[in-house]
Amino acid sequence: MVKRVSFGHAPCPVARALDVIGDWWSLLIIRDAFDGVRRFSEFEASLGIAKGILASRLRNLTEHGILETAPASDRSAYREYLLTEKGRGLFLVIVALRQWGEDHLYRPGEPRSSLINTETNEPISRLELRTGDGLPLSWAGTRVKKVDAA
Amino acid sequence: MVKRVSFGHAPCPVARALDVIGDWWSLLIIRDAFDGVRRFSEFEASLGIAKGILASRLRNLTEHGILETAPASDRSAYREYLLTEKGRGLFLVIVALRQWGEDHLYRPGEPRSSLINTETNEPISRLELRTGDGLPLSWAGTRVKKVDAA
DNA sequence: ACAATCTGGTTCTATTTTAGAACTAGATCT
DNA sequence: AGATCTAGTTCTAAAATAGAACCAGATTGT
Repeated sequence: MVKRVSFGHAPCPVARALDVIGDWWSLLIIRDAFDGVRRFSEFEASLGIAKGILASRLRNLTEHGILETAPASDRSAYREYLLTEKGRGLFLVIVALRQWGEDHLYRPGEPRSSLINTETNEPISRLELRTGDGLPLSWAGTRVKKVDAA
Repeated sequence: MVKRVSFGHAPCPVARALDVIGDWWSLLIIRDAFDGVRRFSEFEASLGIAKGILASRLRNLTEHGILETAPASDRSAYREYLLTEKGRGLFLVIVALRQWGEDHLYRPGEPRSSLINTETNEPISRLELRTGDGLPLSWAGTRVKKVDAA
């Protein structure tokens, strides 16, 4: 056995996505980044992650163009990690995970964080998949078409 | 160091979700299940996963109520693994990952599978987050409210 | 200006997880 | 009945993770 199995060239976009961000920590780092966390030590404190793991994950996410480094906004000599456009594209992945977690992973009354519309201060509405006509579409109304050229 | 860090009691639903399905294989198993894969040997062949890992993942997903076993539909003595309602709730997580992968992980013209509306045979439309008024809502219009009771 | 502390790492070791091969009991096919 | 298939378990080697220790450069306090 060589290294971990790679899905980097799979024809399935889900597999490719998981090849990049499918480990235990990456999506939590990205969640924190959406939440305004920028500096190495902030990620470390927020996540309780070992420094070595954090360094390797930040490196990987940066290499994949999900994070980029920039001079720190407080004009110190340090750098900070920011989401790129590609990284911000993961917002709905985080939202979908959040809504599923809220639905299935809490006992009634257990405290939890929630995602709020800044304008209204109301919890955001549910993600939904819709047809071209705006009708709700569940997994049962879909299928995977094996492979085709883009 | 003891075991892998656990987020099973985190106040953040994203962390709890990743504690259950945040490894390299679980979401691929679930993707296959959405795609109609049911039997141990089918998952094994489809994923190229080691038997031991597959067995432990199926056990974990079953313990968490995402999969359940049922007598095989072909009336053999074997069992099959089916998504529960909780498991089907992960559909939008898969869709979000798929759309992000399609957007950012392929070079032009590279072959890929795609998700089709069974009725129309057209690719499904994009997931979007909307306000109560039906207006598009991006991550910039949201914030995480720390903790509250449900 | 100098010492103390903070930041963002790297390195080291122990433990855990993963990959893959070999093996197995029971079910099914011929 | 014998061969093969199914759904695993067990074994070993390699890789990843956790945590502690260490370190150079930046910053802060005096």
